[in-house]
Amino acid sequence: MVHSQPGEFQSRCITLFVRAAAVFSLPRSIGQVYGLLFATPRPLNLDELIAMLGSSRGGTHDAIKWLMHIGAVERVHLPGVRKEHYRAELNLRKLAAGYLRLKVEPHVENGADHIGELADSIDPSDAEAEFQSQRLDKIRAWHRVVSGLLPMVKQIAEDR
Amino acid sequence: MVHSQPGEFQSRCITLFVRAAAVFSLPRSIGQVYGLLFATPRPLNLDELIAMLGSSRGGTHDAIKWLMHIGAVERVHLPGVRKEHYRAELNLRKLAAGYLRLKVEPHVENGADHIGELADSIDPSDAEAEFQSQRLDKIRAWHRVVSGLLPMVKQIAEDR
DNA sequence: CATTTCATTCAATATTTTCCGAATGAAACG
DNA sequence: CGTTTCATTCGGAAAATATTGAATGAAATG
Repeated sequence: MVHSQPGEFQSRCITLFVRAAAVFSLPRSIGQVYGLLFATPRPLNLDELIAMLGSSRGGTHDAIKWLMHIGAVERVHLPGVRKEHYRAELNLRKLAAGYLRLKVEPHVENGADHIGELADSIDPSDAEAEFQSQRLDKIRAWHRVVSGLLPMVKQIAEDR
Repeated sequence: MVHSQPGEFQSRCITLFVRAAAVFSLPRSIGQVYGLLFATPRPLNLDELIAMLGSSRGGTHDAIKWLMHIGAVERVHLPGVRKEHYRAELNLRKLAAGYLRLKVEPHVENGADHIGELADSIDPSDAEAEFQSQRLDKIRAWHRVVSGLLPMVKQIAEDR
């Protein structure tokens, strides 16, 4: 094992990304894995991550899985080497896009349906029908804003 | 008690905002309270919220407290009435600004300090010093992007 | 100023989420 | 084709969060 304990720089990166993960209410293990991969010049395999982070196989694997799912970590096949290695994706646009695609876009898309159901639930003969229509319009406006915001957030982070 | 069970429209709004809260990893009770206030034409007091939501005093109070703290709910003093009443804030810009101010801005501001510490942790005589400097620059670039993004997100939702 | 009405707090409970590590099974190897 | 090496899964432990409801204390009331 070349490394089995993170250095000063690596430790600080891990702490920094654990904090960043917390901002998005993501588990510590995700911040740890990304932070260590970010702070290490070569790709690491699962056992190296476990050894350097001092955490479990299951949790570390789950973190890698989630990070790959949003596109924040990539598999690296080193020629002639059995173990899978992993490397941090550094393009902020990709990171943001992956996160948004997974965590918020589905809700925004389903939102359209839910707004439709809400519209159907208004009884025109009800005394509050007009109030409810106003609220419905408000939600529709919000939905439009958010829908327009998503691509802009992805755009702004381009090429960094 | 004028109402003691939410109507169809109210129930759907509650469900919708509970889902929206989940997107931000916020507790169900926060979505419930905001949803009900949003869907009701007049301000409600704590006991009405408890009765209509079927949830506890403590949890409902905490939800109101948090929502007021980010500016998503306002206190309403009705003349000649003892109980405090509450009304939903409908301006999306205010909602977004309140949330960001509370949940992300502090981290972005502290981030500057943490980046400084990270910079100090690089040992120039280390073989990896150059790699680490590159990573540090990457973090600095990200920090700038995020810092610039925050005011833009607030701006975009203006006047709705 | 005693009493009632309310908002707020808080310790206990319940629930959800995260983490762990042994077990499973797939893929490479000889 | 048996053996080894690895990634992945999964049930249960542990930790973190959310919820409850009774207790507290502040403010209004008469």
